[in-house]
Amino acid sequence: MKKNENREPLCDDIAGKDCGLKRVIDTVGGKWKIMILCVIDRNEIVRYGELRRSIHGITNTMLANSLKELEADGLVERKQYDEMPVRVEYNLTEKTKTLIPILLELKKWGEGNL
Amino acid sequence: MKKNENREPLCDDIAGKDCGLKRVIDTVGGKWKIMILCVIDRNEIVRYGELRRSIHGITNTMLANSLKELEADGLVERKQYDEMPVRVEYNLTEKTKTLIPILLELKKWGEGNL
DNA sequence: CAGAATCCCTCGTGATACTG
DNA sequence: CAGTATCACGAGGGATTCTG
Repeated sequence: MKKNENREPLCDDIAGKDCGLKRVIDTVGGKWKIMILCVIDRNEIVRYGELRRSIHGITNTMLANSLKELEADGLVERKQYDEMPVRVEYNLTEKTKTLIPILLELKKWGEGNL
Repeated sequence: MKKNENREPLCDDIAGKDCGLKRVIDTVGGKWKIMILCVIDRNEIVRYGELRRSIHGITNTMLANSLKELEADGLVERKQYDEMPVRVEYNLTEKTKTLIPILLELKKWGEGNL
């Protein structure tokens, strides 16, 4: 069993939760979050109803839950305008914009290798 | 609603299955696969029993299932030596080695932003 | 040693209806 | 318009036992 000690390890803690990689997979994993990020990324600012119509098959339950988690994790921002009727807009945070290029690499890799 | 048309889109198909990004998330997602890849990456060649002992909490069911899926997706290779007792070794495939640097970027991003 | 088989259960996901 | 509230289901995950 040869060791790879001169390389940076993929995961320091085999247990899981403290691994940055696992944290990313957990926060953007699930059935809809990537798609939600996709739609917001393309339009910069998107309203709730637009998201629901853009993502085929998603329900209110899942869209609302996913958005709340993405907001709690600091990946999207929610802005509410108390007009009548109410208007709510979502956009990516700055840190999410630095994540996008990495996701694009992953996407290319997936297209070439899966 | 402003368009981001001069940027490469994160996901071309909102529906999901054909998006390279979603394919990657699906194949390395789940509870254990990242950890399995981590252990193989660090040791280059790992036996089944070593994997089970290295990954705290994993059961035979999950380890065997995950390895089978990773092998079916072409991410790990299985080599069986018909000695007595049987010896089985796992290693990363070449294409997985090109995935590792991207995962390392993701890991760094997660450490800095989650 | 390296799994397979079986049974079991949690929880992510979903359908439907309702509200400020 | 932008969500909540319930209830329900099925798949992913897990404990235990068994085998070539």
